[in-house]
Amino acid sequence: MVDASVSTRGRRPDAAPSGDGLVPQRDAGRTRTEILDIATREFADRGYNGARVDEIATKTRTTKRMIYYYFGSKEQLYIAVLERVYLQIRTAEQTLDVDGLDPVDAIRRIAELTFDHHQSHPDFIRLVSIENINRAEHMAKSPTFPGQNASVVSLIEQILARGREQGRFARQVDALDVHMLISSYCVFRVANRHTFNTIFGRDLADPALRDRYRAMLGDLVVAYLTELDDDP
Amino acid sequence: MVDASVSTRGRRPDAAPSGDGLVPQRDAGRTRTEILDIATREFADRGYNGARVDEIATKTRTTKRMIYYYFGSKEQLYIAVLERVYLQIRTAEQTLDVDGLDPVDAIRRIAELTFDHHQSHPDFIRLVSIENINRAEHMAKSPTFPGQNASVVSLIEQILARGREQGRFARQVDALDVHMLISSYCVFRVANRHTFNTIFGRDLADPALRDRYRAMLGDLVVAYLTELDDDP
DNA sequence: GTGCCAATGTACGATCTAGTTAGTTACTTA
DNA sequence: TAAGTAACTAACTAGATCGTACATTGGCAC
Repeated sequence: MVDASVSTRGRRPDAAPSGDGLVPQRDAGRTRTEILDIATREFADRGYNGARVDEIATKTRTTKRMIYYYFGSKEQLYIAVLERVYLQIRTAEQTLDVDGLDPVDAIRRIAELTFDHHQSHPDFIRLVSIENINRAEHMAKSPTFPGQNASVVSLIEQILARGREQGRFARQVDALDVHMLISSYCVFRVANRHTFNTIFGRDLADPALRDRYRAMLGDLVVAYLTELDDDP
Repeated sequence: MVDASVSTRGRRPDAAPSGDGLVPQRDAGRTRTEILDIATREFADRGYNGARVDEIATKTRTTKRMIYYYFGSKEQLYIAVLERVYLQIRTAEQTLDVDGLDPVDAIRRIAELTFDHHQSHPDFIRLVSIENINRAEHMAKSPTFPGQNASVVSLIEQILARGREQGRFARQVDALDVHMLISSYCVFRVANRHTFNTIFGRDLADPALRDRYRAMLGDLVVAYLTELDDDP
């Protein structure tokens, strides 16, 4: 099996192609990326078992042979797809800057980032669902995943601490639970859109309802964090 | 080499003792139910595409031919499985009796019923995820589903109305949104258990954490419904 | 320009899988 | 008790699907 990230031997460094200015006919990086793009769509669309290697190959400008040349197997291709979509949300989360914000606004900001990301990346949500159906067994074969997303959680942790100090957050809660709460709301809207719509006749992911559900999430999280326990 | 004159076709391999009058050798209802039971497990376990008709047949006391005899196709078997698991939760929801309860307790009760049902029926949750991966296209072929679950929603609606009358619920919310909120929380814990555990090292569906997450859900819903909007 | 090899293409095969064909028998009922 | 039929079984098929053996070529190093 070939790892394209170290297979650039003999390739021109990224500079202009050999004088004639044409796009080179052979380009490992480009071919590999194109396979990944198509595979992401196909796996997200049809699931791991439903996706067809032949179909992915056909939709690429290259052939099935190249999939096995670069990725080795259907499963390893799928794992590469998973790694890439998770990298995307991790990257998005790292753009967050809530240092100057009030704790209430900061937690709203985080919730809204998750909301917006999931709404605009249904493929990611589908791949996560697919991976859960497979009990995360493919994910387990990659060293990339364990503990990788800790950054958002520690950000939430900081905000909760600030909120408590300032007397804004009355309730004692765990940061990972807050993340779970936000995720569950944002994931459900996209992941369970189809059965929900069939049964209740409401399309949760309808863009027309977006602002309403976005506001509801913020209200929900803030209400939970600020309200005092009402035990008599 | 097979001698056609002594063909074994159609003969039961382990010719069971007949005529003992206790358990009939042939029983359409029992066979059908057994196929459905095994199929539910297999589809929930491996997904629609991942499940194998041959495997389902092998795990049954009967043969693959019977699956086609009773259900016609893999897809129709799957639809029958779906119909049955949805019937179960509908039935559970109908046992709810919250007439005598305070609105706050009543809404907690509904949330906890959903929580408990989903925790104890992971196959149902998996089948729902699988169906969403398939964009609810199989569900759409059954007349059973559209609008069927309206009963919980109208129950929530009644409770919300009572709560507003009594001044307990400050916020103006839609009953279906409350149902969505409860479902998203309860579904996520079970459906996304594996990826969440892989990435964050916490098993949301761990029985040891059950009471904590059950209480959190109630607190969450109540906080959201009772808290006033905090716009200045 | 020539040698080399990464990158690519073609064609095929072993296996799996949904569904079918053909045949058998337990049970009911008249 | 005879006959009809619902319930049942074994063996097969057509087509799909992952993966591979083998052939080929573009472009860089020298």
